[in-house]
Amino acid sequence: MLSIGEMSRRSGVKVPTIRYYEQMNLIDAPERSAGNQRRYTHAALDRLTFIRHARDLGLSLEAIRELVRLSENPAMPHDEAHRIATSHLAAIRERIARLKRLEKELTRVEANCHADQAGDCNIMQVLADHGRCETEH
Amino acid sequence: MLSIGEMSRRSGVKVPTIRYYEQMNLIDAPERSAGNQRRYTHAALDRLTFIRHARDLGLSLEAIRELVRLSENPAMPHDEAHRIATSHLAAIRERIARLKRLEKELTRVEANCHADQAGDCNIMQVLADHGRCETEH
DNA sequence: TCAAAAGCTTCAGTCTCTGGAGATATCTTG
DNA sequence: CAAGATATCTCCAGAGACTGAAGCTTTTGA
Ligand SMILES: [Zn+2]
Ligand SMILES: [Zn+2]
Ligand SMILES: [Zn+2]
Ligand SMILES: [Zn+2]
Repeated sequence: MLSIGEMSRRSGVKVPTIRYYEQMNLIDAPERSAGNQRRYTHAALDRLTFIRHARDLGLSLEAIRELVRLSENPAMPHDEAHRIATSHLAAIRERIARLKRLEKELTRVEANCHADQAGDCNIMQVLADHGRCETEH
Repeated sequence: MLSIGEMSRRSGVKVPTIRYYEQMNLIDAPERSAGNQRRYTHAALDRLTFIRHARDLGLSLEAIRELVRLSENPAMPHDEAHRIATSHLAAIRERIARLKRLEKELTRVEANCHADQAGDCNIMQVLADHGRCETEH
């Protein structure tokens, strides 16, 4: 059996976060020692590692909750896993697109400033008036 | 003088958010009507519009707070505005880079699945084991 | 055996809002 | 001018995903 500190070291998830996941019902409440400390199985470590990796890939806890449920029923069709992955991918692509627009706009704005004072600074003027932007964002 | 609803309609910032900005000292507490309702000047509307646009460009309220301070002292050098813009740009570029790595990994993982059941689904297997990933992320 | 390390619970804070409850104010229409 | 509709007021809680501290108890290992 593993203590919560062991779990943390092996999974890379911080101790308070593990307790938080338990509270959010992402992981099962484990057994306790005689002195009320958490004692985990290796299966619980695998679960936590799975969650950690999914978080690293940017999935929400809500999405992970569904994936965890799926991973417990390996006989189920994997459609739902793909649905989750696809919609996450779409969200990522949207965020990339938005950030690229912002990057472009900000780069242009900054390059176009030849002022001495804040009052004439192109950045300040663009911020005050979206009409000076070249793109929507 | 403008009511808070007018301010909201004209700036696109929701009413509770305007009150929140006041609480966070991003905008000054306005005058009040006889019945204790907020009454704003057109200068306050300009300020709010500035904040809104900066938010749309992804700046944090902390960064905006500094920009607002700058915009009140138009005689100051604009170095600080550029420092803020540059560091924001760097953050945007980092986020783009990270999201692109995620996109690549997820696209590859999903395309490589030819399973029938969740137990064999490539997505689930990759999530369980980062060793199956091709990139760090 | 006894101190250090690790664990426990509970609460508060992060950031940027957003929404609701219940009371009051203002505006519109008859 | 009165009634009814709309807007606003304050205060509080919740979202997501944690993170940290306070103050106490348990476990570990020299
Ligand atoms: Zn400038
Ligand atoms: Zn703009
Ligand atoms: Zn699959
Ligand atoms: Zn990975």
